[in-house]
Amino acid sequence: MKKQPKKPVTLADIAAQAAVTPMTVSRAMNGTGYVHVETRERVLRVAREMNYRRNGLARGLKRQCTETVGMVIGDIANPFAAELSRGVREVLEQHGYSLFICVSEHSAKEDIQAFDSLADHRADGIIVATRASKSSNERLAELIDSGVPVSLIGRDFRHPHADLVMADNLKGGYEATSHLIALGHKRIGFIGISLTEGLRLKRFQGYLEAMNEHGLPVEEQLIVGGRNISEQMPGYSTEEMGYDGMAKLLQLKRRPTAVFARNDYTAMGALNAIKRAGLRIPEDIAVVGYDDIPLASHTSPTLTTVRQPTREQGSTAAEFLLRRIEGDREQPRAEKAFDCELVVRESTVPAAQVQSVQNSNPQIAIA
Amino acid sequence: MKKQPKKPVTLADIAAQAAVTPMTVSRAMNGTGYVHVETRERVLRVAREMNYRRNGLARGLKRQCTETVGMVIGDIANPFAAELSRGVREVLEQHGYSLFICVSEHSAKEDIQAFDSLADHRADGIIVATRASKSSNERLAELIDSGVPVSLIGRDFRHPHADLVMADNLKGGYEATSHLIALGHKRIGFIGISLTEGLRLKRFQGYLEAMNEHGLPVEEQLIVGGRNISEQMPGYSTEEMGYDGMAKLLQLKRRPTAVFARNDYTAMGALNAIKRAGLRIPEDIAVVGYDDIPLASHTSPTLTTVRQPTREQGSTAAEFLLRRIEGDREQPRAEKAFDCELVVRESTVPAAQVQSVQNSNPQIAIA
DNA sequence: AAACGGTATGTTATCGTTAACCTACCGTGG
DNA sequence: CCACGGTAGGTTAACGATAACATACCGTTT
Repeated sequence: MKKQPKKPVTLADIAAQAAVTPMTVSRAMNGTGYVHVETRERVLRVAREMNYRRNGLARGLKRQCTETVGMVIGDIANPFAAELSRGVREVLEQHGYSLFICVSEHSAKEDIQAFDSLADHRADGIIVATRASKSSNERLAELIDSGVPVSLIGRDFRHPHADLVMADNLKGGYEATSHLIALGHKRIGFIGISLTEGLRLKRFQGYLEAMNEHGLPVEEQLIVGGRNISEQMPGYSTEEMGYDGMAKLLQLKRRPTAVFARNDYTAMGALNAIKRAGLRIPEDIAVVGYDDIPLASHTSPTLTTVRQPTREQGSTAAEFLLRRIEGDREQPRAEKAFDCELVVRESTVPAAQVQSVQNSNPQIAIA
Repeated sequence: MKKQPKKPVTLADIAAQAAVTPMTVSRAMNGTGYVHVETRERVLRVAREMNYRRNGLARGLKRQCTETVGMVIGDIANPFAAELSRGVREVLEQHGYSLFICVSEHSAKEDIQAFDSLADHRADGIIVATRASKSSNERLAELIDSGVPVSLIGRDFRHPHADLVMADNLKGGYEATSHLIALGHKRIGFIGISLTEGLRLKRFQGYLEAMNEHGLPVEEQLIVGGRNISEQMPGYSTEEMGYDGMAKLLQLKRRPTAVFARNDYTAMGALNAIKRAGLRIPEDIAVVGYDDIPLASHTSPTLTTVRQPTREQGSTAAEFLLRRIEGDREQPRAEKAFDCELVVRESTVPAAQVQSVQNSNPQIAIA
C-alpha cells in the first residue's frame, strides 16, 4: 500500500475506503448532521490513516466564507504593528478565524497588491494598518463598495461602511508638547515631518496647537524631516530620520532645548545624535518620543514618550470587523478613538525628579 | 442600475453583459488563448465597470495552485525575522507569488495551527522560520510527506524532501567567544540558555568549543538563562532575559569579565544591567551579541555582534521553495549554511582601538 | 395499525473558474 | 477548388466540498 503523494486525498477517497459517501465523510469531519458513532470513528480513522487534509479552496468556494482575516501592515519589524497584530490575533483566535499578514513595506503600490491578494483569496475581512495614500484609499473604497468587510487602524480615511479605530494623536502630540513647555522649554523642535503626509500628521498638529496656545512662536527651521529620499521607511530607517534631523537641529546657531519626535525610533535616533555631539539629555536637550515601544524604557536615558493603547486598538479593530463579517455588511461605520497617555522618563526629567513631576499631574504615568 | 453588493460579480455576470461566454471572459482576463481585440476590450471594460474581482478559491481549485506562499515566524517584532521576510518577498514577488505571514508567538501549538491553516488554504509552499519543537516537527513531517513543498530557515530539523537554509551558528558562536578570548578574557559568561532547547543551541556549542580549545574552564554558574517562566518570548522579553541574566552574573563573588549573549536583544538587556550597576563597558565587562540587528549599531556603547546574512537566507529559502514548487516535489533536499561574520564595535573594544583590532584579523568586519 | 419524529444515510446540484476539446470562419498556397 | 493553419469563439466537464433535499429504517405514540 504505497502512498501516492502526487494527488492529495479527497473526501471521495476516504469515502471509498470507509464504504460510505463523501457526504457522510463531510458530516463526520465537521460534526454536522447525523452520523452513527461507529461510522464516524471509522471515517475519522481512515482520514487520519490517509493523512487527509481538507481543501480550504473547495470548502470556501461552496460555503462562501473562509474563516480567514487578512491584515496589511507597512513594516513587519515595527513593534507598534506587532502589538496591534497581537491584539487582532487574540480576538480572531477566540472566534476561530485565522490571520494572514501582508507586508507592504510602506509602499502604496504594495498596499494595493496586498488588498487585491487578500480580496482575491476571499479573506472574510481585511484589517488595514498602513499609512493612507491617495491610490490605496481609492482601491480600498472599491473593495469596501464591493462588500468586503474592512476595518481601519489609525488610517486617515473614512468610509461609511468601514470601521475605524485610532488613537487621539492630536491630543497626544498636544500633551507631549505641553509637558515640555511646562518644564520651561520655549524652543521646541519637531522631528519627523515627511513630504507626502505634509502637515496632516495629527501628532504634529497637536504640537502646533500646544505651541500656539502657550503663545510660543513656531519656527520653521525647528521643524525637520529626514532625508526624504524615499517613502519606504522601516523602523530602523525612521531612526536614521531622527539622527539626521537632530543633526540638522544641532547645527543651528540657536538650537532647540527640547525636541518632540514623531515616534520612538525617531526619538532614539535623536538621542544618539545628541550623545554623539557630547551634549547631555535632558539637561542640554530634552527628548520626547511617541508610541512607547518596549525599547523606550531601555534606552539610556530612558525615553519620555506617549503611549497609545496598542493592543486594544488591534483587538477593537478585530471586534469591529467580526461584527461586520457576521452581521450586516452595510451597517454604519463604527469608530473609536483611544486616549493616549504621557509616560515621563529620564529623557525629559532627570531620574531623581521624575517622582515630583508625577505628583504635580496625576494624569501622567510613570514607568 | 443599482449595485447589488450582496453577490460578488462572476465571470458569468460579465459574460452576460458582454454577450460572450464565461470562457471568453476568462481568456480575456488571463490573456490566454485567442480573443479578438475588440472583444477583449469590451470584456475588460465591462469587468472594470462591474468592479469584478476574480475568485481565487475557484481559480485555485481548478488550477491546483494558488500562486501563494505562506511563511511562519515566531515573533513578528523580531527584526531578524523581518529581514528574512524581506528576502523571501523579494524573490516571491519576482515570480508572481503572494506572501502570507502567520505568527506563532513562539508556541508549538500555534506553529501547528499556522501550518494547518496554510496547508488548508492550499498555499503552494510554506517557509518555516520558527524554533523547532517535537510536536511541530511531527506535523511538519506529515505535511511534507503529503507533498507540500516546505523550506526551513534555521530550524534544527531535517527531512529528505524539505529544503534547509541556515547560518553556521556554531562557527559564529565560536568566533564571538574566540574574539573575547583574544582580548584576554578568561571568565566569559553565556546568557540565554532556555529550558526546552537546552544545550542544543548551536551558538552556545560554539562558545563551549572555543572555551575548551583555549583551555579555559567552563563554569556552570556563568551560564544563565532568563526567568524561564514561559516559552513565549517576543523580542523585548528576550531583552528581559538579558537583563535578568546579567543581574544574576553581577551578583557572583567572582563575576565574569565578558559575556556572550544569545542574541542582540539579550545583549541589550545585559548592557542595561551593567550600566545600572555603574560598571563600564567594555572596561569592566565586555559584551557580544548575535544577529547584528539594525539597533546594534545604535546602542551605547555600540554592540559587538555576529552578523548572519539574513536577507540572503530568506531569499535562498524562497528560491529553494520555488524550485520545488515548480519542479519535482520529491527532489532531494537542498541545504545551505551561510557564514557568519564578527562585527567588532565598542562593547568589546573601546572606540579608539577598534581600528587596530581590524588590522590584526582581516576576517573581522568593522561597522 | 397508521402516523410520527428521530436517526442515519444517500443523491443531486452548485460554488466560480478553467483545461480540454470542439466548431466555424477566413485567407492562402498548391 | 480544396486542404490547411491561424484565429475566434463555444461546450463540456471537472476541481473538492457541502447545502438542500430525499430516502429509509427504527421505535413510539395514538
